[in-house]
Amino acid sequence: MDKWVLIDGNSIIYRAFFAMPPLTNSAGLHTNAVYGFTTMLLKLLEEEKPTHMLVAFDAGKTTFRHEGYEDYKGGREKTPPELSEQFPVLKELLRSFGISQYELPGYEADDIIGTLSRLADEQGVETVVVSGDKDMLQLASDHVTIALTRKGVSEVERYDPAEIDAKYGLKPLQIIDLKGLMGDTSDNIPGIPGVGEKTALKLLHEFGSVEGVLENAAELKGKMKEKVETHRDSAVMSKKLATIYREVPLEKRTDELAYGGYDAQTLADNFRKLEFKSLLERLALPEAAGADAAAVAAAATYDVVSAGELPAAELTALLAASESVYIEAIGDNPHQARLIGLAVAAGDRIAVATYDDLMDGRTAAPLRDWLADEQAPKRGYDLHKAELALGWAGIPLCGIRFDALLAAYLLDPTESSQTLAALIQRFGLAAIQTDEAVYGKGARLQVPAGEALANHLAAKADAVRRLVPLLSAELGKGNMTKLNDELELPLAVVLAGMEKQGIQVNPGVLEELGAELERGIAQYMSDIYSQAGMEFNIHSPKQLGEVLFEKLGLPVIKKTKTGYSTDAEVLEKLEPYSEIVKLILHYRQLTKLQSTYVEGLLKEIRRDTGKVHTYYRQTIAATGRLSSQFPNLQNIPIRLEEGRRIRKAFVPSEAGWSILAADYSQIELRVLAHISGDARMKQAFIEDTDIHTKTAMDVFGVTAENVDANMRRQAKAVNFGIVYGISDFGLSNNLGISRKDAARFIEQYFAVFEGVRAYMDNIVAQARKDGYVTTLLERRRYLPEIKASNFNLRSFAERTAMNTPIQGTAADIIKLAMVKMDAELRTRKLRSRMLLQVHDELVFEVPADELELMKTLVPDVMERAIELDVPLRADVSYGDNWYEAK
DNA sequence: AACGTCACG
DNA sequence: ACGTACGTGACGTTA
Repeated sequence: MDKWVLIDGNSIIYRAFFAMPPLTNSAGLHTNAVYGFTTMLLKLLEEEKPTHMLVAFDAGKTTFRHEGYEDYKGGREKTPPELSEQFPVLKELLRSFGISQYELPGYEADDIIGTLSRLADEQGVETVVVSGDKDMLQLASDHVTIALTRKGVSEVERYDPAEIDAKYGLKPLQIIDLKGLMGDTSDNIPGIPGVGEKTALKLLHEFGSVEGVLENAAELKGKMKEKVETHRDSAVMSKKLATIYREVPLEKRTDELAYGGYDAQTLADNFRKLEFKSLLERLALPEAAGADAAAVAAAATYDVVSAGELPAAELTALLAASESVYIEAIGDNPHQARLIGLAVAAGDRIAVATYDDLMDGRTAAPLRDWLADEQAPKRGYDLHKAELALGWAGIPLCGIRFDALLAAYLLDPTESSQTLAALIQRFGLAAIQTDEAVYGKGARLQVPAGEALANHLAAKADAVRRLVPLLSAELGKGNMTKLNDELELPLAVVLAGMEKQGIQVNPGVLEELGAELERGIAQYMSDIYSQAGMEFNIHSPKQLGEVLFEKLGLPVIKKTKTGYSTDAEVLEKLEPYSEIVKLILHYRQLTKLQSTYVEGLLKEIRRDTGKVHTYYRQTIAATGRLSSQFPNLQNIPIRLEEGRRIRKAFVPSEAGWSILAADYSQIELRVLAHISGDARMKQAFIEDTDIHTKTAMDVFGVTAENVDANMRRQAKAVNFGIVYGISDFGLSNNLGISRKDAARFIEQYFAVFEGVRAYMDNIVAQARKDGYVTTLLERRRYLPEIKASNFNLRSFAERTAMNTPIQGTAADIIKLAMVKMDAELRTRKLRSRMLLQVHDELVFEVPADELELMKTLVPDVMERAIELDVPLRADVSYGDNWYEAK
């Protein structure tokens, strides 16, 4: 049985372009649309297993459609150059896939596909037409199904005549009439102005076709009648334009469409050129042209020596002359990572030490002495993780002077892959093998012995050595040397100290809470089942959706890409309809606490010490914030009392000590006042007034006494919106008001806070000009999408341009405070310990005799971390546990 | 592995 | 007309 797949090339490449984030290979060639197209192709090949395949393209600028209507597809934005350059790339890639392609001057891709699908119908060949264009639905028949892209490109929705009927109540050919009536702005097809999809469908259900509507125009009433009569010609012409021409004189025989599979070598070459690594892997194609270990080693210009085989004096000399070090620890959680060994590069020699070399024998002492020597500089990669992995093996690491991972993060904090192999590629250096290639992954993780391991570690140390000067130079160009040397690098050491210290968690408190939750959960579960009249998995959004929206018939508020949405926002709207909704909300609340915070946290407690040791990641957040993992201690509940009780489990690790917490008050808005220079906002903070109340006063034009709770709440939401990069849509959603009202609010706000408005305008303009935004300490974030022609991408980038300097500067400030606080604790020889950071809050454990001092020292250091045009304020509290420190 | 959901600032 | 508030991580389900 033959199976044809016909692809509307232009439509799909456009979709792919706008759906995918920007992507370039190291030569600067844009590849995102080709990438998206390719993922879709692979999925089609896999799912459809076509015997024949064709990608049709539009040829040239004008088609027969322009003869009757010059403005056809007029007013379209020009194809962005980032996309145009991908057409030839795609065509070449299709050739290496062995997929036929076709274009014919004067015709569009739809006409070619229309003609082929007619042939398919005549011959009874099962066919799938793939496009992003709804017009294609007119081609659906018993043999031809239409696959329309949904979000993105690889997701498609299939339509046969029955589904079109179900969705629109139309026969496939009536899609043309639909277009004739409603038009299509993207193709500049006018239709009947004022008639949208709803009206058009209503008319068609009644009269069947454009002609039917026109004939019966007399039956229509009022405005509608007028509209139809004045635009008769437009409707007829629009219908004609929307009609796919199915008699194209094809110069291609259908047997030329036969698909016989791709040639792995050619395809692999092409993928490599485009740097589609994940696709190489997906098709199990060789990653580098002949990139076996031998080829990689051949590029090496160094000698690998085993530390154990080196005479003691030589080893010491090599360490003293070290230019770079690579310390290997396998595992995501550095507190549990398996220490593998290290490699030190000096001149053209690289010494490799295994785990055993580090742990005992002749080499252990000199290696450990060197690692612990503050005066012996270490330039490495991810030394924060290394410090922890070594630390748990009882080996201190000191003298950290440069970290390639940190530097790479500062240079581009949004880059998803900061692995050494990726970095090397970005800087055009000779490739090294990926960790996955050497160690495998998942269940097949296997660390090779002997030479293979030594070579890999050596290659990494060599990679670091070559990267250090390049990264340093780039940091210099970006004015980030100081940020790197004086903030991020010292902070990495401070963080490692906090993480090693850990925080005591009382399992008894959690277990008791867990037992209580268990009872509540069981009760809610049985109540939910009886309300539903059946048992089902409440955790499954799919099953829950079926129960709520099909069995119980509640109204559908929102859909996700896979089905009904059942999130809290939706459920709150459904509360009036059924009692089950509230039960589900409570059930969700309790199970969240139970699984994530009671059970999850209990699992992370070290049996021997009773502590949890989070891992702060310094190179993840695009704004410069930290993130926290294993466990995440930056999202412990606080907003609701039930969850807040979790904090009672976080206690001091020594008897008689206290937990002390200090948090910045309104740090982001203070930062905004500073960087925008808005006089009114600065004044508010200088006078230390309640900023939300002050905002309400100014926006609503009332005195302090006349600001009611609701006004303050709205002002607060506006302030949040300002920090996030405001939009009327976002604010209206948040406040549950109309978009118009939200827009009015924003306008009123900007009328008062003129400096803030100027800042928002300027920062977006600056991002457009420079391609990036910066924080007060010169942290940088690139925003390539600020120039996107796609509205969504561009708007997102604009909001990010507004938000990142604010959130990022706040992150800079608390990081500064942490480094300074750590220094204070040391120089004053205090026993108090800094344990946690939660974005605007620092948590300490403090012995009784230091409590009085710390109560003033911590906020002092935080408030003086940096001098702004407005004062910073930090509030302190303390107690027997984190809950009490409020 | 991706998705939906929900915890935090 | 388009459809999102900014930044994260963990869990359970489903494919």
